[in-house]
Amino acid sequence: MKELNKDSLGHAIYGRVSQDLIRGKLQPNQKLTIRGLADSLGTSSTPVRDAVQRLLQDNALEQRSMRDLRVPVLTTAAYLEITAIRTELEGLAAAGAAAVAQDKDVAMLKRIVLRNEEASAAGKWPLAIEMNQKFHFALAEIAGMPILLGALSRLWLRTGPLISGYYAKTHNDMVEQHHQIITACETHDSAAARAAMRADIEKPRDGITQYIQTLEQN
Amino acid sequence: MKELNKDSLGHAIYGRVSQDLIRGKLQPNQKLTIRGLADSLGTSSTPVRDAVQRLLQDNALEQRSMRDLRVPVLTTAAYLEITAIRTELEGLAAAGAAAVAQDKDVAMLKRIVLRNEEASAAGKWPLAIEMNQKFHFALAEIAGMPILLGALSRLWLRTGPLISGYYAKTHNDMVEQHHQIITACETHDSAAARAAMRADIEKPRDGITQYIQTLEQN
DNA sequence: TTTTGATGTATCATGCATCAAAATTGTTGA
DNA sequence: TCAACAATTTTGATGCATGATACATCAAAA
Repeated sequence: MKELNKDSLGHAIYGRVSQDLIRGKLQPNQKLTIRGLADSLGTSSTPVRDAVQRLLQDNALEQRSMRDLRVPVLTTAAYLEITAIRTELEGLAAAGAAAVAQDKDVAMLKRIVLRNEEASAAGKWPLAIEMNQKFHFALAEIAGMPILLGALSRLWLRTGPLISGYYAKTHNDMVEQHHQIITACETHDSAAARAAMRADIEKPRDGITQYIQTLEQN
Repeated sequence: MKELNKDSLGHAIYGRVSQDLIRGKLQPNQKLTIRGLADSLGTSSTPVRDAVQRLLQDNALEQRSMRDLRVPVLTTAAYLEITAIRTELEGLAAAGAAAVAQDKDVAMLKRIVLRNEEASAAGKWPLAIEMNQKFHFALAEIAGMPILLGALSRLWLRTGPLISGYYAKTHNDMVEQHHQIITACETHDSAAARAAMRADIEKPRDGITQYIQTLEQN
């Protein structure tokens, strides 16, 4: 494992585990132990406890029983609920971004989409997924809604392990609606941005629910 | 202080501090220390650390610098953003609840509103506020959206200290739109439920923003 | 099938080193 | 002499490590 340089050990460990969750290094249903993490990171259990408490708080980890800490498996119902919530939240963010977007904001969005397309073309799916997330988060930033951004982060963290597995299997397009959203930002058309965002979120829905079904088979 | 009986000490302390935040026992900008909490609760610092990590994670507390832990003050911008988010989220919950509400669900809602009105009539504002929150959360439960309920809890926790102060000063009606929402649940009219919820959230908005202004004066 | 024991892990208490801010002291200029 | 400011000490709280205790879990024995 690499070094942990950050504000505090606890925060560093939180960031590390979060990334592992999104990158797919930690699989759903995988069991973790505080001592195990502490040993593998070369620290004691205390800062790991801090990080785990935070991760438990946003349901990025779950403790099924007292000494059973693991990566939660997202049920179909949970995924659909998150999708419904994201539709509202990210629709609001997209509408807000379209209302206030400056030229530099649009330029940033275009840059992110470009890097997404490049990563997809090169088959670098983890990077493509990261750019996809960056695009969605950027809209909340442009809209000037940090609290919304925080809520979104937590939702994406919960779907992270699932999504990474899905796009690793089926290499789907992620940027189709992104161009529409950018156009809506340029023309300050909030309604169009909201509609495009809704479409973007709902597009992979059926595919992912089917993917969840296949996971539940084994 | 009372006893702490729960799953674990950390959870108990989290619940305790959350309640103090919502009940207004902890004022905005009030400084806290881990050791102080531990002493006043009769525990050591470790479980308090756990609770504080969780509270920091959902921004119910903030650490302005390394050794400066305090109750955050909600700016006008933050309050307005939370209101906008709640409009979307609770609108979704109300619509979902209206779609699937059974007789027993409607009965529960009516019971909550009744207790709210009784508390208001008796001048028991903390209880009235609690019933108001209970009503909003109940809709998410009826809609079968636990994840949305979790997101909502965090948002309410952030506005808690402010709201308790506001309603302690200006004793306003809280149930006006609640009756409309209940009617919408009875007739399974999702659109009406959503609209009534939106009105319910936006009604006190201007009063609260003014209240924030007065707080910033001193 | 029930009981018992071993093993591993979590929760919590405690102690120490560190570090930041407050308090105190010392210094300088008018 | 006094006020203002800089340097230094003191206070106090955190981050982290470590150790004690208790509790699940699982397997072996009764």
